[in-house]
Amino acid sequence: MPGISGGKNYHHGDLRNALICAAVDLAGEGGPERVVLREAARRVGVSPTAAYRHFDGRGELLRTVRLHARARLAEAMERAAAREPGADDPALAAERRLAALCRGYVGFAVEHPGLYRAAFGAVRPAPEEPPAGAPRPPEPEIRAFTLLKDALEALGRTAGRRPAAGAAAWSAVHGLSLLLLEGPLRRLPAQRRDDVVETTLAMVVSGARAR
Amino acid sequence: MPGISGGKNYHHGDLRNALICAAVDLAGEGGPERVVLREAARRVGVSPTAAYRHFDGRGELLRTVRLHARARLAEAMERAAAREPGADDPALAAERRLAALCRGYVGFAVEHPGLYRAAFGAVRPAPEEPPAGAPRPPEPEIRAFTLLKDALEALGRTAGRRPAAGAAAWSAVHGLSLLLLEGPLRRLPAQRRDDVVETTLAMVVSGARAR
DNA sequence: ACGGAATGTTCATGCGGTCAACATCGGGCA
DNA sequence: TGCCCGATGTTGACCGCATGAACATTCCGT
Repeated sequence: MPGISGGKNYHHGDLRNALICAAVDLAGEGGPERVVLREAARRVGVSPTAAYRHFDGRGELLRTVRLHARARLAEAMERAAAREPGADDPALAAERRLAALCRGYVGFAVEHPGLYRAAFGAVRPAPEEPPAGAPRPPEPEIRAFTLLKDALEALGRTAGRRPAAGAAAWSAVHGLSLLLLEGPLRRLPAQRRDDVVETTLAMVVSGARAR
Repeated sequence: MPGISGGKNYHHGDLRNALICAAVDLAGEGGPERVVLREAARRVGVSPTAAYRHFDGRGELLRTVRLHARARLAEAMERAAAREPGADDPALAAERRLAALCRGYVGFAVEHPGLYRAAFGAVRPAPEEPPAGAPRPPEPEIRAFTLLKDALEALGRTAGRRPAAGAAAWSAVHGLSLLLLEGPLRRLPAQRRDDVVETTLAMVVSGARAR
């Protein structure tokens, strides 16, 4: 329901959406730490505290941005997979799809560093554990993960399988993305970067094949 | 040279070290964002601005902490590897060492989340690229990475090899660590967590074997 | 038409980073 | 020996940010 984009009636009308858009822009520009309530309000032309009528505070705004970012990531992955040509051999097709998804994942991260970081970076300080007993709101599905997992399962149908394989694959692409983005693999020339990406993909695929 | 620990003569004497210790403590407690200049100064019993006599500002303090954290991580990895029993078969020994290093890596991350995050998390905003042409100070070696790379090379001597294999392995453990720490794999019960870790390790090793 | 809920605004607090001006203190040099 | 400077701290001040409280406005349903 919270239409992410549509916002026309700015300045007065659907501030919530306007703020979200501004915040997403900010995240795109400088990652989660750049998502500053006051700045978002400023961009929308409204007083800082107005945001509190729509969000609990910066934290919730950030969480909303994160949802968007995750959705965009998943879209990028699916687009990448869709572009991939099929194959007669289902096993091969599965491998290709997995690889394509991973490339889409890393590609998105590299192209939209800020959004990617916003998608998964921790939003400190938020480890406030409710007294234990309070039913935690179920973490919403993370499509990027689901996509990977499903691709692996498809692969597993023809090869070995392993329950945590999805997490392993995810770890690889996630880690790779972060190392490339803000980690020590930052300033890697594009050429070598692709090399690293492909090697990592090979690792993921081989890990999926190996039972 | 900046002796990290030794500091006795607080309050006056080697403020720099005292501040570093306090900052490292802070990072350990709440990660990089918890490293707050004023708080470090407070803990050392000195005025906030005193820190500026020893650091350029919060950024440099944080960078210093990061170095420490990385060193500690490397130590943890080596300890883990040292505990690993050898093997007659050099290939097997190499595999075991690699796995042990990885376990040490993830173990450190899980045991010291704050420090781990401080070790690798981005220190925004810092993408100030010097006009292009200015010789960038060579990134100091990152031992954790070197350890992994060397272990893989040792493995490669008996199996296939691949240049970017180190980065791939690193990606896996790094990503895994972050997913476990602050990512969606946070609240995973310890049991399943180990499962994920082992599966990821299997992926890394199989990736190293696969030529 | 009216009253209250929704939505903004203004003010005020407190925290953190950082700068400039001032205070100290310990040496080293004249 | 004694004075002056530089290293090291301290005070005070400024600015941005997150948030909360109290006040103003709008707009809608009864």
